[in-house]
Amino acid sequence: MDTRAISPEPSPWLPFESRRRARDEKREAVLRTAVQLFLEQGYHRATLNGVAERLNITKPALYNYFRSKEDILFECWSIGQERVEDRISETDAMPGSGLLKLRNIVGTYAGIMASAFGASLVRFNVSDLSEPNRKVTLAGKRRIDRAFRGYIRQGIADGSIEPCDIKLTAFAILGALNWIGHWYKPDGDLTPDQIAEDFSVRLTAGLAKRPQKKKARKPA
Amino acid sequence: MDTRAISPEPSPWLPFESRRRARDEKREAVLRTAVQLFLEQGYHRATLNGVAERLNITKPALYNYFRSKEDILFECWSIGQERVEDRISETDAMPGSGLLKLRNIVGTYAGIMASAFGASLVRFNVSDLSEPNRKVTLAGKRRIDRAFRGYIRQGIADGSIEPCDIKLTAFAILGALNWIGHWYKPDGDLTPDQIAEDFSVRLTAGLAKRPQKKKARKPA
Amino acid sequence: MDTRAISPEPSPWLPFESRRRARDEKREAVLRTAVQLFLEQGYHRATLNGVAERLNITKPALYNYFRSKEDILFECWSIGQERVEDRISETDAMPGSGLLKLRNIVGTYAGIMASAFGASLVRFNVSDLSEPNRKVTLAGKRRIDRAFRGYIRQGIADGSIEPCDIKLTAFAILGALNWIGHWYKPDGDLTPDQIAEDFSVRLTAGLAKRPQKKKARKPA
Amino acid sequence: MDTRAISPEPSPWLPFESRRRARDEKREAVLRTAVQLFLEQGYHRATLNGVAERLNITKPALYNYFRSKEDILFECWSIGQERVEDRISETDAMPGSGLLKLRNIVGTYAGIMASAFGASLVRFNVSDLSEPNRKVTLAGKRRIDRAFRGYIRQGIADGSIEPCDIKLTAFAILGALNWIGHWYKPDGDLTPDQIAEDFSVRLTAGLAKRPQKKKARKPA
DNA sequence: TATGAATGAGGATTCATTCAT
DNA sequence: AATGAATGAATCCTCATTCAT
Repeated sequence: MDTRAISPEPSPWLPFESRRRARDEKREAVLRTAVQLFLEQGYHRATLNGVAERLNITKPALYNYFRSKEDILFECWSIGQERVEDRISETDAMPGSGLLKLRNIVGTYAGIMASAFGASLVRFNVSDLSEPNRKVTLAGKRRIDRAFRGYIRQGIADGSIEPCDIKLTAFAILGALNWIGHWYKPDGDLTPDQIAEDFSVRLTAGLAKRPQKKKARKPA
Repeated sequence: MDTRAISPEPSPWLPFESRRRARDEKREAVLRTAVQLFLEQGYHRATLNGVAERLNITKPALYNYFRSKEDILFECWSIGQERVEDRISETDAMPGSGLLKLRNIVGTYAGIMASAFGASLVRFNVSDLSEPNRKVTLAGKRRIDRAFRGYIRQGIADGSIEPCDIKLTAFAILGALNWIGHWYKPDGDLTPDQIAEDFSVRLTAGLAKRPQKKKARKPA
Repeated sequence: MDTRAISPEPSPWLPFESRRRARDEKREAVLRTAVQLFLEQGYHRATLNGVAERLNITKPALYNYFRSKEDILFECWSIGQERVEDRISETDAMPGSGLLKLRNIVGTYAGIMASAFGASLVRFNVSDLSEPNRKVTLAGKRRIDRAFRGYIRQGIADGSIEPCDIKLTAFAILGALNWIGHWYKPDGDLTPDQIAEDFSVRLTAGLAKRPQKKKARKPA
Repeated sequence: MDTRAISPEPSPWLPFESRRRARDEKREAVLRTAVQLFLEQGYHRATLNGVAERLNITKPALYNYFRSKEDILFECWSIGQERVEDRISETDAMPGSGLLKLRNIVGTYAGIMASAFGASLVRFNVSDLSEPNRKVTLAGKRRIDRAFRGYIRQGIADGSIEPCDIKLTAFAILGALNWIGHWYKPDGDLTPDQIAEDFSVRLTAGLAKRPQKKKARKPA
């Protein structure tokens, strides 16, 4: 996802203007601006000064909302992660076959990946986080992996998915999805919805169990 | 690709040893060590001191072989890129259907992605490169995209591949492949060859043109 | 004087409580808390936020009572200094020999040194004060020196003290006394009174003129 | 010890001059300059830039010799501490009565206190050190206390010192000595030797056991 | 070719202080 | 009288890079 061309986030600190929005709103604005800049320039090249400038405030003001630059980074990741986990929870709670659930999560995940916070999940470097945060991050990644594998496993069990190597299948699907975070451009000719719709079919089509009648066609 | 557990690169500057290897060999050793460290810690957290230490030399010595840290980064990327382009050239020269060529490139690309220099292609941040190098890099990425799309297009033309959205198909395949650079661990239970073999089938299976019985729609 | 174990100063801003005490009382509370913190952590490590927190108020509220952090520092010192000067005045006004006066001031000074404001006199760094305040401080220190020397001189004159090097004698006594400010712990096994009583004898014993019988040996 | 008037330390980095002295010599020069500045301005007000400037080098150059500002502070303290402990070791090894040993250590300690590194022991703030260093420092202080008390105890045991409160006696003596670190001025009219000689007598005179003629009560 | 030493540039962070509310 | 928010100034520290040897 190349965000360079994006129109700048509106700042709640618009100069010479009402500066009275709620604290949480400002916090969020910081995050939106920061994630943008981190994606554009990379975490290390992006400076807090840069973030502050885009917000029409000064660098130390950021410290009213975050304890450190890393804190901001981690929050960006967290937001993306939370969005994904919410969808996983929803999907878990869904009725239906494993294949159906997989299709569902693929579509929603694709949509998330086309957002800045979603891209955080794959564009930021885990080794830029402190040990405790890194642990949380890795645990989150594992949970996502596990969820995808779970749907596939369920699908195989319930007969909706052709038996296959679960691990590699999950890797292939997640790879295709995560890659969105690298190539998606908000100003491109594909909308997140289009991508979501397409991928939810494309990435699961090969997995569906084919009718056991006479002949079976090539699976994936 | 987590490279932390990898056995350290042997150093041509091993202390108390003959130090008279060819210049190019040393240059390569620097690159091998650097790419390793960059992957482990990220480009910015990795320091030239760290690279030098692993090589039993001192930081300024590196400047005998490279003009700057970025130069090293770019070279790492270049090696990966070259490997891919070599395979693309071979594939281009191959006889056979588009599907066959796609299968071929997928397999070899997967193998490359499971190497440190291959992972460079997707783990390093383009915005850490200077303008000229960035241009080269982006051009390289485009060539890879184009190659993949080309094989798909050829496959559709020659009837080996079911008609589909070329761009999204290529993105999905490349995503699955590039993701290898993030999850592959040299000490894991999958060898690069196994991955290559599996993916060359897995990622292309859904594309093959199905027998013309009546009508089929399933792409991907 | 380690003050870490001291029970926290009661705050006139106790939350959910009457907040209507007199201004001076609050001012004093700030000083008591500040001096405590300054002694615990050192003037520079202690922050106004820290002071405010212990008082259940916010940092800017402190500025209702003091113009600056240095102002607070200077006031702490001033209180200690005033206490000493009061005792000096009393002692000056006392009837009796130089030795007697010296004993008196040593005892009271020891008691003061075992208090937080007394310790301020020797634990804070003069160079943390602005020029005008520094001058006042140094003048104060000189007045104390002069007072001690005066008593010794008077004692020598009135025959209560054996002739000796006045300056070094004063330094030795003041050193022993000031050191109290560094080692005294409110929760230790020595009360300020015990220290005062002991030191008033200990530090002056060697000075007393010995009976002129035949020969006298050098005292201290 | 006010060092403001002191002639500046000669710098091994004299500009436009031979810059080829041994590493250790430079390290020492940094320490000499730093301790000077720390004493003049206080640890926090003194900046590494200030230290570097006096040495005709730049700030980062200091990091060739020390890991951090605190590291420098701790080294300064260590040098002073080592000097004292060396003298304590010598004194321990000395033959003679407890009183004699006490006199000896008082004299040498006084001399050390009149040096910059000696003054470090009492002018720097323990709470400016990191936890590990602070522990070392406090342990050092305790060893000094213990040594002084040991000599007094020995003196009482061997009859050279009149029985007395060992702890308070030691505090009084150490206080007088440590205070030197605050008032001594290299350009004053007292040399370290004079102070040492005077204090070695002055601070121990009152302790000597008086001839058992009839009965004596005099404490210290 | 290699190194020890030094530097310049830059960034995160802290904190006293101010100001509008 | 009190506060939340913001700021400006300052400092430590890191590191790629250079240079004399």
